[in-house]
Amino acid sequence: MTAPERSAEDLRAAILSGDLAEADRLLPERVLAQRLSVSRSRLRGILDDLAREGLIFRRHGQGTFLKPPPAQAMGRLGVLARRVSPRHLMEVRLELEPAVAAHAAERGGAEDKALLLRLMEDTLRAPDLAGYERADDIFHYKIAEMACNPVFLTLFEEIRSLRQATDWTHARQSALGPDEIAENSIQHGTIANAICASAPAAARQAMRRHLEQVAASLMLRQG
Amino acid sequence: MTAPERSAEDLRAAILSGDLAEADRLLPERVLAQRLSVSRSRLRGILDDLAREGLIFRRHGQGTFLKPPPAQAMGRLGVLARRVSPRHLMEVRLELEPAVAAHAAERGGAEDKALLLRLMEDTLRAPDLAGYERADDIFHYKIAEMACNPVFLTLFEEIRSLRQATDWTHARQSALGPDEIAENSIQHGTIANAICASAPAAARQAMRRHLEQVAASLMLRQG
DNA sequence: AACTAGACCAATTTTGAATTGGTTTCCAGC
DNA sequence: GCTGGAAACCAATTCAAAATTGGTCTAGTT
Repeated sequence: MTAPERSAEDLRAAILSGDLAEADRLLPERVLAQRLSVSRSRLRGILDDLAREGLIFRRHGQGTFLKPPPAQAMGRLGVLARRVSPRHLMEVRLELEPAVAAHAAERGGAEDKALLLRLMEDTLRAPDLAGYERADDIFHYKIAEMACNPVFLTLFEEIRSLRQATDWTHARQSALGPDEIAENSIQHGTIANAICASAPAAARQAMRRHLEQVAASLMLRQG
Repeated sequence: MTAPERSAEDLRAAILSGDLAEADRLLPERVLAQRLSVSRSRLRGILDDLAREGLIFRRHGQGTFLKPPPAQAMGRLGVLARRVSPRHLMEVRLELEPAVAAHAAERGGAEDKALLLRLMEDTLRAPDLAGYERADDIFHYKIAEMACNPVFLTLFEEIRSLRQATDWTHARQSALGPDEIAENSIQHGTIANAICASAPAAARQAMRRHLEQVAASLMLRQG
């Protein structure tokens, strides 16, 4: 495998395989270029394509990621993670994300809507639990992007990072059942359709119901 | 005035006068103690009282303030302030604060409710515009505290700091008219009453209407 | 008992170096 | 002349260590 790979398809596959990443974060561009025996210019061209297709996520001083990147400067939230309960987080999500979905329905562009539908289908095609959770994560993140409001997006990212941080301490007790995944996927479809139909009220309600079910699952699982 | 003041009342007055503060932030306790010729212990005792009464605000590594303190570690939001429009901010407030008011109505304690009513009356008694804006600020902050959810409170503080940061760049065009202040005060009363009556839906609606008027005033003032 | 003085702890900010994506420049080779 | 690679440089972020500041404890003094 020391022989350099050349074709663009090979490069895309190598990047998306995850072998050149550490915890969903790709190696720095300079290292990656050397590792793949390509110039940085060409590598960046391919990364641009992947980012346009929504397959990778880049942020300036932070890196390139296979999932939406973590919130920046977790100064306050880092210490918050200790004293925040899943209940607190769910309360906020239950208010924030339906509002974000409504705004996404109002302002989302045609391109983004097409991409959102594709991402929704990705959650259906997910082969295993890890793949489903990744697709689900990207789906929700895309909705937050479509709201076209940097404040909403920043708040969403902070909540998302905080959730992952607390999930870490609370020992990762997700373990969704297949029936729950099926139900979630149906709701994802309802949400995506409402947004693509530019129906803010419907999108808001669909997202609220979705999160209410997620909350119910969590409560069941931990009293 | 080099003679030391001794009585507790004199000390309280000196602290609240603002002469020993810089931009709503009091001098460090050590300096303040020396300036007032008291021991730090006694000063802290008085500061404790003032904080309990809601007249000053303290935060560990940050300082002691005459108004609610700024959000901590404005990492992302600091750079956001440049590209965020008042419209973006208002959209978020319009979703967040009604939700916060609803939760405050659900969970607020009896003591906090009494204090909230007193703070509402303070907005009525405000002598000038600056005094009114300060009282208004404290009133809204108290509601966010009463929601008893550290995540909601943190988000609220970030939005509040972001608003002040953008107001700074956008050249402070507040200039509320007396009739607007009167209308706002009536709405504050409605909000406070709903919260004190433990009526979440009413509190949510009252806060939404209040913010809708604030938004309308802003739009009028800047197109 | 109340107050003072001082040392020490804990949370936050601040500062500067290091990291990383983004951009420009220059140059070889066709 | 144009394309693509290489290097330098720019800009945004992270990281780590020092400085700042409120919080706590102990001992001593009146």
